[in-house]
This record gives sequence, C-alpha cells and structure tokens, in this order.
Amino acid sequence: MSSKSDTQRMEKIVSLCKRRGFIFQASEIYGGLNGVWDYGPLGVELKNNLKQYWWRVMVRERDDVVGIDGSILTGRAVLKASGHEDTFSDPMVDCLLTQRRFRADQVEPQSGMAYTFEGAADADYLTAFGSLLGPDPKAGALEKLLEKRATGKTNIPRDEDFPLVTEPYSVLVSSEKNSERARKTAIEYYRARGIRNPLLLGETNSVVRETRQYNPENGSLLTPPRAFNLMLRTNVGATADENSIAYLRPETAQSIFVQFKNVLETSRKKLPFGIAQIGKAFRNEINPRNFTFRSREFEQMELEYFCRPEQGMDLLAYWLKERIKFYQNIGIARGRLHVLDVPETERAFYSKGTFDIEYEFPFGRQELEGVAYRTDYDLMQHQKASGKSLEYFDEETKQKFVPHVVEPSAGVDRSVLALICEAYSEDEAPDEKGKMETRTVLRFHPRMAPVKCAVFPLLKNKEPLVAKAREIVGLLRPHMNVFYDESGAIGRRYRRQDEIGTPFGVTVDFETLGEKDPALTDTVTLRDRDSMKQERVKISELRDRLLEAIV
RNA sequence: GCGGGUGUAGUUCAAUGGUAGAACGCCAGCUUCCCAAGCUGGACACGAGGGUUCGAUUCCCUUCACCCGCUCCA
Repeated sequence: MSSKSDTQRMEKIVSLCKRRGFIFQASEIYGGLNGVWDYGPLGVELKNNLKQYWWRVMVRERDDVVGIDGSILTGRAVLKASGHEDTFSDPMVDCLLTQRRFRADQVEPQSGMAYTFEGAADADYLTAFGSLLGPDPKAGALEKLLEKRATGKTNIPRDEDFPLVTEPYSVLVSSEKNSERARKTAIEYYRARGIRNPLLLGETNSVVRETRQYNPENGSLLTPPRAFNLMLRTNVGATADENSIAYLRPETAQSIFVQFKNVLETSRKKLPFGIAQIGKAFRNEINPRNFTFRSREFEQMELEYFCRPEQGMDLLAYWLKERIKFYQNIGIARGRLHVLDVPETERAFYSKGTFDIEYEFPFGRQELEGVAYRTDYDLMQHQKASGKSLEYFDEETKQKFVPHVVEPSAGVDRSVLALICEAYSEDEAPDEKGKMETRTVLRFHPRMAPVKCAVFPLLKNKEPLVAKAREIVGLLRPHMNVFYDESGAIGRRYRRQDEIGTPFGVTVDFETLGEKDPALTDTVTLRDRDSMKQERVKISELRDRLLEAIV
C-alpha cells in the first residue's frame, strides 16, 4: 500500500519529530517501551492546540453540549456491562504450518482421522547408520531411538548436529484413504523446522469428532488458543485478588454513559444534547504500528450526543458533516480526507450506521475518527446491569424512554500525526549565495502551530536591539506562544522556525531603532513562513495582526 | 504473535578484534549579519545483558526497540 518514497517520507517525519522535540519514544534511555510515546515541548503545544480547538468548537461554542472528565480506572462491572470484558478477550490460534492466525471460536468444527507424529529425523542421515528404525517406523520409535542414542550403544551422533525434531505434530484428514496427504503435510512441517529430508517417526492415528484444533484449509494442527485481552488490567486496593480487578478504560465513552444520569440532572439539558470528553484510553494492542498511529496508550476526543430514536439517522449525517468541517478548519486538505460508509456486516451489531473519517497517511489510508449511531445499546446495557433507570422523561409528550446516541469519536494522537504529515513539506529556497537548497517546512495552520511567532534581534551583541526584541516578546507573550532566538545568523534562525512550523517571524533591526529613517522607528519586519515575504509592520499593530491569524 | 530487515553523536554516514572519524546540526565567542554565511573554541555515540577472548563496537547467544510484509484493529 505504501511505496518506498512514502516510507522514506514517514521516516523523515519521525526523525524530524524527534530532532525538534515533537515526539519521543517512551522510556527511550532504557531501550524504549513498545507502542508508547512521549510528547516533547513542541508536541505538547501542538496537541494542546488541537484539543483546545476541539473543546471550543464542540463544547464552549454550543448550547447543547457539556463536558466531563472521567476517571481512567474503571470498575470491572462497567466493562462487563458494556461488553468489553467478553469481546476483548478473543482467544486466537495460529496454524503451525502457514502461521496464519484465526480467532479460535471462528474455526469450523471438523471430524475425521488425525495422524500424529512424535517427530522427525533426517532420512539421509539415518541411512548412514543403517536402518535403525525399520522401513515403517511405528509408535514409540522415537523413544527407542532416543534411548539407544543415550546409551551410546549406537553410531548415531549425540551432538546437536544430528538433525532431529522431537516436537509432535498432527494432521487431520477426512479418512484413512488420505493418510498419504497427512504424511506429506507433516513432512512439509518438519522441513520448515529444519529437517532436509524428514523421516516421520512414531506415527499413530485416531478418529476425532467436532474438533477446532485443526486448520480447515490444510488440516494442519493449530496452536493451543491463547487469550489476547486488549484491556490493560490492574488491581485496586491492598489485595491483588479477583475482587480487586480494575481496568484502564479501553475507551472514554463508557464514563459518559455511566454518568449520564448525573450529568442530565445537574446540567438541566433537554434532548437532544451531548456530553463531551477528552482523555486517555488504553488498549494492549497485539501489534502497535505506524509511529503513534496505533499505540497502547492514547487519547480520545469523544462526544456522545443523545437524542430521540427518530432523530438518530439525521444526526449521524449532521455530525459527519460537522466533523469533516473540523478537520478542514485545522488545516487538513479535504482531498486527503475520505469518508468510509461502514457496511452493515462490518459494523458493531448495535450500530445502525457508522462512518469512518480517514486520512491519507504516508503509510496508507487510515481512520482518524468514527462517527457511529449506537442506538440505545450502551445506556440499555448499563441500565440492565446496574438496575438504575437511565430513562429520560419528556415533559411535552409525557414519554419515558432510553435516549439513543450518536458518537463522533476522534483519536487525538492520530489527528496530531495527521497534522504533522499534512504540514510536512520540502521546498527549494536560495541560500545567501543564491544557491538553491532544500528547505524543510511544517506548514501548520497558524491555529495549530505550536509556536505562533518567533522574535529575533538582528544582532545579539547590540543591546538596544536585544532590549527591543525582549519588549516585543513581553507584548505578545500573554496572547500566544512566542519564541525568542538571538543565536546564529538571521537566516539560520528563520530556517529553524520553518522546521517547527512557526508561521510568523519578527525581526528587530537598526531601522526599528530609528537609525536610518525616523519614519521607520518602532517598526519591525514581519516574515511569513510559507511565502518567506517580509513586510514592515508597526510594533503597536503587531499583536492584533497576529491574533487575527491564529484564532 | 509469525516471517524478513535494521540498531555507531541530534541527523546522515565511515572505520576497526586493541586509540571510534567526518559532515551537517547543537553550544560559546567575534562580526551593522534579513533567509542554514565566515572564523575560533567546545559538548555529544558503538541500544541492553551475557558468552568467547589477554582484550569485543566488531565474533556468538539472548533481549529490547524501530522498519517492512502477514495477522489483528470491539
């Protein structure tokens, strides 16, 4: 899916993230921790800008949404009711021959004749020492062979070079007629384990019925089922027993459902209304991949928008539109956003409609957000399990019912990564001598940029320049994240800011001090990151000029 | 979890069974310096743990992490 150049692009982005302080590997000095990442000084600014903008648009600027901040530690009962405790512990099995993985409960039960082998030795090797096992090795032959070898009364070498595998293996075929196919499969298996010309040892067979132990595609034995519980578990309290089990929440949504009644009463909202939350969630992913895209600790921005049953489908369409608008407003090009209408067969059984909003990452098209109409499933589950009514009473119609819910659920870390991928660009800019050089620029939307404005004195050894620049920093700092830099040539300082995506640069020069033209006193150059154009601006107008661009 | 690949300064890349180099970047200093300039000086690396060896960054084993493919993704 991703070409070589996309992989290279991604590598450059990862490297830039580290070099400039956006994202580091967690516990790096100890060799790292798989699937966990830390945000550095710039990363946290970017992430906060994203979260704050989401909160502003989704909560503060609306009458119909309130927020909460739920706990991460979640009682077992909650996740039992939500269905997570069951659906998160899928037992998985692997085919011993092809390594293909299946969910254990999805393997078709089969009946037939199972051929089991105790192991295999290299036939070429064995002939060199005479036919120790006879032409047709029967059950127990392997034991005999090992016994003989141990006594030393045979020529069979005892060292590790002797090509012998003692792991049992078994193949299921429909009947005795297919015994040869069973042997062929077994030979293939032992060959994969390093025996050049396998001689099967200790063959037995038996009739089996309704078993899920074999791969239906090739009859090969599967590994025993191993549970992959995607929830991270911990213990609360002094004793670490069954009763103290708690989970780190696998999604933020459940704390909203669980607090639905409290929020409804205290906020005095009427349907339709929403409860929003930004917070951490945890999943013990089998295979974290693609930088921060799939990690074990991550952050979500979720809205649960409650409504009457008949409003569900319309609101699903409404929120999908709103959410796409959101991504455009943070600087993601509409052309790289895709909407996937999740087909019924792939939706959760309780969902009447789900849209995935996907972004074209360098590593492929991947989900940023799911907008799902979850019906009344969640509240119903908690009502049943807790025995507490989660109904809503409509004063006008005098009806009592459990509200339905539409859920736009976005990944914070995924969106941050999308912002970085979207912003990353390389262009050509002339250096001092007019030679073209590659310039790395993060073209963040000014609203998202971690640093809004950099302020430079043209020279650091001229006190009046430095003082003026410091003064400007003081003027802007209450309103935005400002960065002061006095070291190195001015061009170098501009490039440093380009690489972290600072949209504006302000330089204090001798004209600011009124040395050349009195009319230019207290003006500075304002440099634009993308065009690299400069413009003379009065210091007194600077603040409003910048605020306009970054809100 | 399986298969393949990779681990040497912040980055890119060298070399070596015995002292690990460079470039760029970074820090300090000088310079009326507007797009990675120049000069001087400086800091920083063999992912971790074992083993072999007089001696290991180099050879072997294990482990950790990252990348690619599969798998998974309620």
